[in-house]
Amino acid sequence: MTEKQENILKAALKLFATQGYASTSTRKVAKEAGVSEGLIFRHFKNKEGLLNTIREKSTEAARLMMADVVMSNEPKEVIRKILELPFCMQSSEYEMWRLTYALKWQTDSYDSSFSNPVKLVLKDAFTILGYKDPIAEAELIFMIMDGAAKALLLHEPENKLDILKTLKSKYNF
Amino acid sequence: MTEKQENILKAALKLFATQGYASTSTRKVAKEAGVSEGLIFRHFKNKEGLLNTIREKSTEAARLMMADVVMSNEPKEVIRKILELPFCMQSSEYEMWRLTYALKWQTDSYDSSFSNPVKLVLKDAFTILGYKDPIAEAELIFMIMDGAAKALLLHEPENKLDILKTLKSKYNF
DNA sequence: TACATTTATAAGTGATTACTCATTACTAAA
DNA sequence: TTTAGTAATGAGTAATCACTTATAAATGTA
Repeated sequence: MTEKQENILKAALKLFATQGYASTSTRKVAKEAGVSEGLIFRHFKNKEGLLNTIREKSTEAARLMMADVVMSNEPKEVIRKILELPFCMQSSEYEMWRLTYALKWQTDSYDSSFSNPVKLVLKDAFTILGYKDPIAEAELIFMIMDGAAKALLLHEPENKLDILKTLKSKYNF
Repeated sequence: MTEKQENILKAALKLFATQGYASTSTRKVAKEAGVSEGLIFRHFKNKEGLLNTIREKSTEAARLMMADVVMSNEPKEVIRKILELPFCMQSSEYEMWRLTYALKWQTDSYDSSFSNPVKLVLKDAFTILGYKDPIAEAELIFMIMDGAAKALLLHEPENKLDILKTLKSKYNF
């Protein structure tokens, strides 16, 4: 991965995340990256290839986060970690997450490849803790995670720690 | 509002919601609506005008839903109605909501014009009910609403009523 | 140095874009 | 029926799109 390649990826992530994939031209990406437009196609084949390279990186980052949650032994710890996840997003990762979430509304392919394993672990955790409907509880947690991520990425409330505390109280933390 | 105008709006809503605004050409809209491309510009000035007309309709629909919630007297009823809101979306309205939510990730202008009044009412409700941090509670409810809407619009879980029941139990319903 | 391979550019390509405009079809009042 | 005004069309337009290609610069190897 040369320096120019990384410049292209960085520029593309920035522009895709802020202006949207479809309305970002490869010309804009090249200009932002400070390279010729042709270089994008040499290194990433086409515009979609550029997006896919970014997506693979994002998917790997998400997988790592989820893996840490799944590895917990205590059921309560699983739930706590999941709840904290969106509130722990680093601002340096905001562009990546913003693009990831925005793309979910564009491509209709719902990818459950690494949300399903986490849902299973959550279901087990809620079962052990004696919750009435563990499957619904697991689904609900994911809804809340997505809602929290959206709020934090799009308008960053100033009282995010209070909100996290309030959320945790619903699960008796 | 002539029949052809409504055809254009209907076609545009469908395509914008499923393929995204930027990647839907006015040519496609005209074809889907069964009219000439020029007619779009005669009636709606430009592509953005077409989008704005759709958005005004959506905003009005959202305002009506929110108004009903705000008019409730009982604090518990306010909270119950808000929680039920995303789960009561009619499938005939899915395209409209899908477009509304998708656009939030494209334009960075966060519109709080009709979420703020509802947050105020929610804050009052939680205050009356003796919750510790009513402001955070109000913010949290909005996060959950957004998360639920996203889940229902993008992959429609089959146990949505169970999820609603589980969610309500967090607020002692 | 000489050669081979890779990296990068700049100037293209045809296709598609949002949008315009001259012309025609339609509708309703006089 | 004539006239006027609006609805609708279809063939444009310049600009921009993703992408190609011929050529040059850089790099490593002998």
